[in-house]
Amino acid sequence: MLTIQFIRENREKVLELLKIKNFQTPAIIDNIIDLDNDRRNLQVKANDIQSEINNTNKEIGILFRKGDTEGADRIKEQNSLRKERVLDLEESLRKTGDELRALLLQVPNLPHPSVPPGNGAADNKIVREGGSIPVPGKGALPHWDLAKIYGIIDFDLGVKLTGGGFPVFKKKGAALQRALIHFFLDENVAAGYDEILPPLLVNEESGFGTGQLPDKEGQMYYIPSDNFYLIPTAEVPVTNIYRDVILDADDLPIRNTAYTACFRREAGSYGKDVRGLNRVHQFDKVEIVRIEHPDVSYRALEEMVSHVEMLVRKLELPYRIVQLCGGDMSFTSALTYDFEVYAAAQGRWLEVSSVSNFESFQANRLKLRFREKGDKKPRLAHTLNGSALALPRIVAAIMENNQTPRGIVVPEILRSYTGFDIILKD
RNA sequence: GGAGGAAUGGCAGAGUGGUCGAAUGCGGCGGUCUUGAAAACCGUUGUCCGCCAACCGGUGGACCGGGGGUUCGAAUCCCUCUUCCUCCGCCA
Repeated sequence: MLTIQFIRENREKVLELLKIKNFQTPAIIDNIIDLDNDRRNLQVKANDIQSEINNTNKEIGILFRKGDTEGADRIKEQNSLRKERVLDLEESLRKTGDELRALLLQVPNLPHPSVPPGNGAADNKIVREGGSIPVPGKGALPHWDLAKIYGIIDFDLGVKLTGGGFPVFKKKGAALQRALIHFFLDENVAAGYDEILPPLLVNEESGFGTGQLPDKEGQMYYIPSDNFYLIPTAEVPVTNIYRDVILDADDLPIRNTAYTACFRREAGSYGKDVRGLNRVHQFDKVEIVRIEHPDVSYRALEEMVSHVEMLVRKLELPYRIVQLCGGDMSFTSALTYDFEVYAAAQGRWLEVSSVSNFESFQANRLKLRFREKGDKKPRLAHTLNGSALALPRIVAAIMENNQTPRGIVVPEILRSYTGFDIILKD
């Protein structure tokens, strides 16, 4: 959420930048400014009258002690009239505030000046590529076929147990998952991230704090009996650790990493995008989250990108880094880099990480602030996060790219974790 | 799941209807003293939304777990939710 103060003081700039994000209803901005003016006027009036009430209430106490009940009653009468007016004003104030807030929630984050305009994936900018795209051997199979042949992932069994999109990993498939999680966590911790193992269910406030609620409500699994949501990413619980917190500037940066299962309803997805591991309802992911001083948050973003790049390289996967255009970026992000790896048998790029700077957009919702030494006022911190990494598509790419007539070769770096260097047919 | 108790400022802990945003202690910050530090002493010490001045600052309102109510007036009384503690039951 943008702060009302910023919108008020930067109307032109806000309107300009929102164009890049393809924001469809710019009139909202002027509505917001108007409502804010109304709100402030109402507050001044209500506060003035309340002030009169507070002062005269003190007099009542004094009069009572003196025994002047008549004088006290006179003031009481006046105050009940004042009270009525205050209640009226407060009612309008509340209404105006609610409207204002509702509109404010509809305004996406402003893009960083470097964000290219555009409508979709086609307008994204390829920043860097690495590794060489493998030429699939004759008879190379997509990972869903390999999964069956090697008996390491059972999609049908998942359907039996739960439903589509809940794969069951078996034997060396399960071991590979475990190895990847362990490997990513080790690498992240070595890079200075503190490991967190958070709850997988969160309450409404948390969903709101990171921006999943209210707009992306339908994308999360919901448990009505307790009013909990299953997390779509570790970002939600980990970032919410810092909700309603005022940090010292010395505490920054804060770097956390967390492995969690992630749950996404993925309503509306279909077709080749959802085959096999390409898109599932439950998956494993290791996330990195940072809280940064606003002056250095973009340097932190670059660090995160380099870190994720290192992970992909260590896994020897062909990759490319893409800067998202305004139209493809998420509601909350100011700048996003996607990582894609190439899956040889499918012949397509699969997104495996998304690294974003949210600047103060999330922090404003979260009330996540920090105080500079000697400063009185706390300031909003910047939040960033990224996947390091999401497992399913990494697994898909490893399987497809590393298939040989003998079996699926485990990337060198993972072998100390798996304890085997090739997955053979049973 | 059942029965009781509790929730106050960074922490501890007073405050049971009216000058209470809240005593006191600790911690933090500033100062005196000191070559420096400690001790001692003095001062200061939250958050949010406004208004005026817009450099310092001044000023109004709100906030004592959340929400609602009683009252001219609530940290204080009532209702409700949440959380924590104790006891019982169940259990990985």
